Amino acid sequence: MPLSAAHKQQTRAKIVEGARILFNTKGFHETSIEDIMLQAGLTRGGFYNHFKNKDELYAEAVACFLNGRGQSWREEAGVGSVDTGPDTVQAMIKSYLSSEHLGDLEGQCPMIALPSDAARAGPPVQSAYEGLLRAMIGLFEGNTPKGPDQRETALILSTLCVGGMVLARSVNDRDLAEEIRSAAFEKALSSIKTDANHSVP
Amino acid sequence: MPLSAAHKQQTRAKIVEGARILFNTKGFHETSIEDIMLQAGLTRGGFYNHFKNKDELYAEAVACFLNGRGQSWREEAGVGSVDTGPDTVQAMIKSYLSSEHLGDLEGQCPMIALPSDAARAGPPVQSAYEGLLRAMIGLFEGNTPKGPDQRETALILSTLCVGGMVLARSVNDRDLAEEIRSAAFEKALSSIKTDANHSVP
DNA sequence: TGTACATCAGTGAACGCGCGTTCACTGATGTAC
DNA sequence: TGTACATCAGTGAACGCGCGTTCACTGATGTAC
Repeated sequence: MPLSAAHKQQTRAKIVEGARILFNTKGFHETSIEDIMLQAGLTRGGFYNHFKNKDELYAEAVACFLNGRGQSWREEAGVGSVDTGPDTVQAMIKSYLSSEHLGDLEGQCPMIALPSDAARAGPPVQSAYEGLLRAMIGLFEGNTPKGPDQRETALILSTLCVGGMVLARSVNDRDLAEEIRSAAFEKALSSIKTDANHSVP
Repeated sequence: MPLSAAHKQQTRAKIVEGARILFNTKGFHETSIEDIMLQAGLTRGGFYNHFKNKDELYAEAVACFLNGRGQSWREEAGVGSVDTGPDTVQAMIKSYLSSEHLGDLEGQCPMIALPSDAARAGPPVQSAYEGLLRAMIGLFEGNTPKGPDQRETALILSTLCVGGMVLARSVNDRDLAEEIRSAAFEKALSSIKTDANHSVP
């Protein structure tokens, strides 16, 4: 055998991670395969030893985020453990709708960075993207006090988190962006409180 | 003189209107200048008699929406008249977060169609986009009952409207999309009621 | 232990295509006389 | 009213560039004997 399989997997992971950052900062169309490979310390041609095409890589990059930060969200949220609840939801909101996240182009959630690309992308990208959103909704839903509004609240929190950040990102004016983020943040927090009261009347 | 100035303006308007629809349905990068000119019944080369480049056209297309449907929003909202108020806000929400708007790729608001393109576009596009958002926020703010939360409510309503639609659009699953739209819709409606109660205690 | 060999990740030149943009030209329009 | 002319919206061929993708090749690696 030539090089170890672990080595190949490691290279692949390096490409995916670099690509995720480039897609996040520069956008999908503005990032070329050469950019991605140079970022990983390789040359253009080797790309196709690892991926079928650019779309497949993008899908993988989204999945990479889900298994990276997404995973740490799940751990923070204590999925699987018993003491989950509104506190973890509050922590997620505080993290997602933070000023830091708004300024963190590299590390941000791909749902914020590339919503319109995802909306028009091919099936693999679509399903990766949808998986990420479902994970978020599931996390919110699983940690919201039981009640009839549980699902709706999870959907609203997701909308405020992702939608608020997308909107804030789309304007040039820093003050307006911050105003939007802050408003979404406050509303999200008050939504879990309101709905908690609702479910324990 | 050759052809009338009015004729040129008419052609220009036809290009902009067609481009707006193409950008909305296919996306910015996926729409070529040839596509746009053919749509207007012209040929590629003539484009530069009307626009400096593709970016300028995109900015114009956003502005075109603002002066088209955006204008009719303002009229519906009765800007300038005295009897404005929560009813018109409610009407705007009902229209923006409707199933029809979710399905209307051609006629939809550009903020839904191309948020990530706008976030990375040049200054003319940015400012056109920002103008549209400010118009929406202004309309909500101007028709919300006076109170300390007036501005915040307008920002939240904008986030729910645009963010909810962006999120719904980004998933393939129709049911989930509809669920998101519907949740945002209900939340937006309840937000104006809640805040109205707040301001008239 | 040492040597010949097979594998395949990575290289970098080349291909082909599409697209934004340019440009010399055309021909319909409206004006000047 | 009629004719010569100037203008310029629109044409379509051509250019140039970047990018996704292909491909023949290389050379480091690990195995076989």
